[in-house]
Amino acid sequence: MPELPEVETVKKGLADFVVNKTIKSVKFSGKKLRFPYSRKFGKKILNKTILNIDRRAKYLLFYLSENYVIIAHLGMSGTFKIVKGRDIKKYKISKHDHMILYFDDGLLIYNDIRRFGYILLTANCPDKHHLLSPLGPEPLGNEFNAEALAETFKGRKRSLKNTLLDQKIISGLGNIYVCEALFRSKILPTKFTNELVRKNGMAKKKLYDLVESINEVIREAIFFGGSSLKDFHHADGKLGYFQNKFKVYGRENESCLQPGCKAKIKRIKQSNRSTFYCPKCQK
DNA sequence: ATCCCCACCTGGCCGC
DNA sequence: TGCGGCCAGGTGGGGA
Repeated sequence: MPELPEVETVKKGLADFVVNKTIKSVKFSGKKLRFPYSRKFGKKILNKTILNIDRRAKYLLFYLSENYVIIAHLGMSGTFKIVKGRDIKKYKISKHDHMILYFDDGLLIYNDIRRFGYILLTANCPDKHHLLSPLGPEPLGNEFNAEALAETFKGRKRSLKNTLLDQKIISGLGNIYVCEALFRSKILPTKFTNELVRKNGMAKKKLYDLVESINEVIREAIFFGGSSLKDFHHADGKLGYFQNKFKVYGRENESCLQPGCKAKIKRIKQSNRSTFYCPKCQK
């Protein structure tokens, strides 16, 4: 589910409350997430203090005292929730609450209906963890730019849609924001990567447009608190707003929102996942 | 090396 | 109301 803007939103929602809190107790549902918890997970984090929360791509990183780091991925349906004040006593654990951290004055709960997410414990530099080390650049970072992408794209014949979903090439994008970015840059999702690169290996203008659109859509989505579909909400239960800004995602057979365009948004399958685009605006 | 496909899950919705 | 089928924001791992 959650793509970079949603994970960023979760991070911001958690930071104020959980940073500097000490974990006094831990409870697990006992159900297996995508990866089972390491043995002694609960014991190891007991009495550790959360020093900071960060995000890398779609991962949340909880930096604890004594160099422990919790790596959390929300998969498709994972959410974090905070319970505090008088709500603590009346909180009823739901069957999809898989991990609960108890602080003196609150709870941090990981809930995940589909259990595609996972929570791991590592030490020191999480960037070196085998799940994080292959990740490509952040879309809002300096290393993500048209010339660097051209280097990766040249000579490779793979659809742009699938390539942009590949976390090794650029990290943090998912199905929604790839569709939206391609619409904004007026590029067909079925176009091949090498079509955006000149013979001399330099980026074509369209590739600059694409980079710009990715940047823009991610910034805007973060600004609006991400997109709330189905089960996604902020740590405080509030909803994001960006779903109201979708131009193509989830709009099959609806009219293109580009002024003057009368085309209907199409849905196709690429690698068995839905792609939405305007057949007239995107070339 | 590169790319595609499956599997992992629950639940909501639609048509019969 | 029930059942089958399809859909969903992701991705590691195995096979082509």
